[in-house]
Amino acid sequence: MKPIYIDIIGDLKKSNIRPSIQRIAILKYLKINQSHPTADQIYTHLQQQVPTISKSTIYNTLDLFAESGLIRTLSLEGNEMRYDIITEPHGHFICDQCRTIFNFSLTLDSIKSDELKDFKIIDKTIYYKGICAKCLLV
Amino acid sequence: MKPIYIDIIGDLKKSNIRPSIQRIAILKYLKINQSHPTADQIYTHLQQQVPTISKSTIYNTLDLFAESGLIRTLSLEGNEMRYDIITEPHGHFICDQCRTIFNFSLTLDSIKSDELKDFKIIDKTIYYKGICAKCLLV
DNA sequence: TTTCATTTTAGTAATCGTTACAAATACAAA
DNA sequence: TTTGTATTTGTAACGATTACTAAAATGAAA
Ligand SMILES: [Mn+2]
Ligand SMILES: [Mn+2]
Ligand SMILES: [Zn+2]
Ligand SMILES: [Zn+2]
Repeated sequence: MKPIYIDIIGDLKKSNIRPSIQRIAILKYLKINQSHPTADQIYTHLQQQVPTISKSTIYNTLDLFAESGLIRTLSLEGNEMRYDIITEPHGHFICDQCRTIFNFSLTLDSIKSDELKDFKIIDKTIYYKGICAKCLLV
Repeated sequence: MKPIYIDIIGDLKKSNIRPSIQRIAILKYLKINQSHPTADQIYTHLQQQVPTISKSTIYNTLDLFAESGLIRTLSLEGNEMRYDIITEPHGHFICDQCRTIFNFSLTLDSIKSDELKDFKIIDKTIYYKGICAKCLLV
């Protein structure tokens, strides 16, 4: 179990983002619960700590973080956007039963296609769907 | 240029789907314009041929086709779902400028991860974002 | 052909995630 | 303090999709 060292305010300042109560709470939540949450999940959880927080602030802040490269956005299903604190390239596995989103490492270079040789690739998204190990046991 | 042989009614019957005017029109559109259209794009185009067609029918039919495996749904961007007549596994490249969605072939086996060895993988999605060759020239 | 049950379609309202906007609040420099 | 700017909040609006119901089409039986 790798410990997570957290310097929320430092990270925000490094990205030239003023560390407001709300921004600290949202980034902290993302760092501690590395669970690809939706905006609504973040909102619901933070209402206990910051009762006045609004949905607008959640969206504004997540957009700001994404633009600054602090987080990544995931559009894995049709409906809700998900937010990932891990910005290094990695794949995702979504369990059709428990809906959990797992990370998995991958060597992106292995997926090559000479059909795209004249294309400028900026970003790669890889995700699988299926049944996770835990759900397979039931 | 590989010719496209089309037997819309036959394909529908093979999937046990009754070939109504609307269903034929939608499947025909998808087969001829292999362009990953949105539901709205299909709707707009078909209004000329089948003026009474409704959005509900577009959605119902696309859902039916997807469940029957006649088409695949793509959720590449946050907002609109896209529909793909090509059901064989392949990757997608979305140009950030012209928004065109390109297909590219890939050998999915190359993306392996032993972290998922106990997971049942049902479906894989791979897509890239960037700038296409044409837009790079401008 | 008529009848009748079933399937399919159309139209509209409702839902849900997200965005836009304007007013209120917090912050920081002068 | 005063003043300007950044941030937050709350609400309205938006857009894609879904839910629902009535109407129309279909197809089999009588
Ligand atoms: Mn992740
Ligand atoms: Mn495709
Ligand atoms: Zn599971
Ligand atoms: Zn392009």
